[in-house]
Amino acid sequence: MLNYSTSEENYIKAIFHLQQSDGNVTTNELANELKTKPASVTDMMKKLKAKKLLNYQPYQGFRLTSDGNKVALGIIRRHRLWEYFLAEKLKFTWDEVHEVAEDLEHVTNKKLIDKLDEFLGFPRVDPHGDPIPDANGKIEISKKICLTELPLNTPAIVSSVSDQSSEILELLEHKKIAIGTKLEVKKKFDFDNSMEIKIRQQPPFTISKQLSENIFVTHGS
Amino acid sequence: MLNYSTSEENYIKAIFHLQQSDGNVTTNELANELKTKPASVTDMMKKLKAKKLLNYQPYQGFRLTSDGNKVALGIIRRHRLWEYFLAEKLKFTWDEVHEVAEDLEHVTNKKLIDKLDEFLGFPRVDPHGDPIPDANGKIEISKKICLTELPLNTPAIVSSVSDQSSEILELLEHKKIAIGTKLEVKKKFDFDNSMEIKIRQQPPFTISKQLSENIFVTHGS
DNA sequence: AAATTAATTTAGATTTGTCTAAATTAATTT
DNA sequence: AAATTAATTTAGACAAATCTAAATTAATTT
Repeated sequence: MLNYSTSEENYIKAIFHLQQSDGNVTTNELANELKTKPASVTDMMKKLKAKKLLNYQPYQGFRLTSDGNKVALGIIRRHRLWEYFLAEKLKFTWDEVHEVAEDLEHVTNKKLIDKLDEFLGFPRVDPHGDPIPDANGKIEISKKICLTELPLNTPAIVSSVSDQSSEILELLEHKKIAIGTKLEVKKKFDFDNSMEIKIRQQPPFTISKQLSENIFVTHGS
Repeated sequence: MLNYSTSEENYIKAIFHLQQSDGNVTTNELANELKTKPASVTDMMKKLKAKKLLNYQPYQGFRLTSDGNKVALGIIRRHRLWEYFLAEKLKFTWDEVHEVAEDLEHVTNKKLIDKLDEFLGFPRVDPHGDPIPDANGKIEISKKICLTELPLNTPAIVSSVSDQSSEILELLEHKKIAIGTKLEVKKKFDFDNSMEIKIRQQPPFTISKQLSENIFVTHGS
């Protein structure tokens, strides 16, 4: 497999993530995501198209080709394995790992990553609950939904949290909500969109709209 | 502490290493070491001088300033800690670690490196026997000498091996010579500069000039 | 010391990734 | 449908890191 520059990798990864929700990705969207300018995005899109990683027609937005997807999954594998390493072995807190992994992910040595995977015991999800692609780029897709969309009284398991700041971490720790926590939504209040949730062996408590919007769950056993 | 580009770091590190033996480093020497062209070296020397990392007068060669030395020791610390990690935790063989560490060393996040150091148990030497600078840049200097310079019948400990190829590794494994091995030189043969060495509880055996030139030892207890 | 050779530097070009400002295309309003 | 606005692309410039070829300086020979 070929090698790509750090810059190319960052674009590929960003397109991959934006594709998940959007389908087709646009120039401005990507420029905004990468904190760069639309003109720079267009330049890079031409380059990635020439490398057959991208389907792109001027003014039409873009999607990764299946080759592009493979490359993206490789980058995401590296990122998430390093995140797991940082949290599990180096005792970084959950909200610190992303930034460091952003740099480590660009070290592209297959043997390094495969041995790291083995050393870590082939983890399935990173510290945010996101699945880690395996050496072949296979990734488990668990239909993840936002806590706001979870029906009442339906057991679910917290699988990820989107806004990765230390402020949200502090709140989650205080509320004893972590990746893997089993919970149910008991009530929803239309007035402020807060909701009451229940974790087994604890009294129910209320969380704000802002918090519930950032918690994602999978249907739990 | 400021950040330097990968390219700048590679120059700084190379100058540091060449300084150890040479004192003053020259343009051609450095170009040769980095597999680049003398003109590129001159360009970079101006840049590093402007950043006060280098004492440099045109045509006069160059040395790192004390600031330059500090930067170099930081890079070497990162390199050697990753080498230790790769060998000890990921089970890379001794001759594979250098290349991978060349990439990892450029991830400059102090917290990452200090936590890695702690995770590894604050190792003192890397898998080649070279000392690892501590978080303050302090490095243990053990007067290391080449096996060819070791007096006869003087106990010594193998501390490093310079030519890091898999060929030499194979030979050393076969001869049961490793970092930390205690040995004495029993005889030197002027004809081919081979020497007979003795490791405790083994019969003495002969090693070639080429091999002895690549083994370095410290005076052992 | 003049001539030759070696080492080093300068000048100018190239590539990658970025930018600003202008031009173009698409979408939306009236 | 023409005009306006928004999104996107093009054109041209810039900085970093490199290169080749030419010019300069230092070292060595004769």
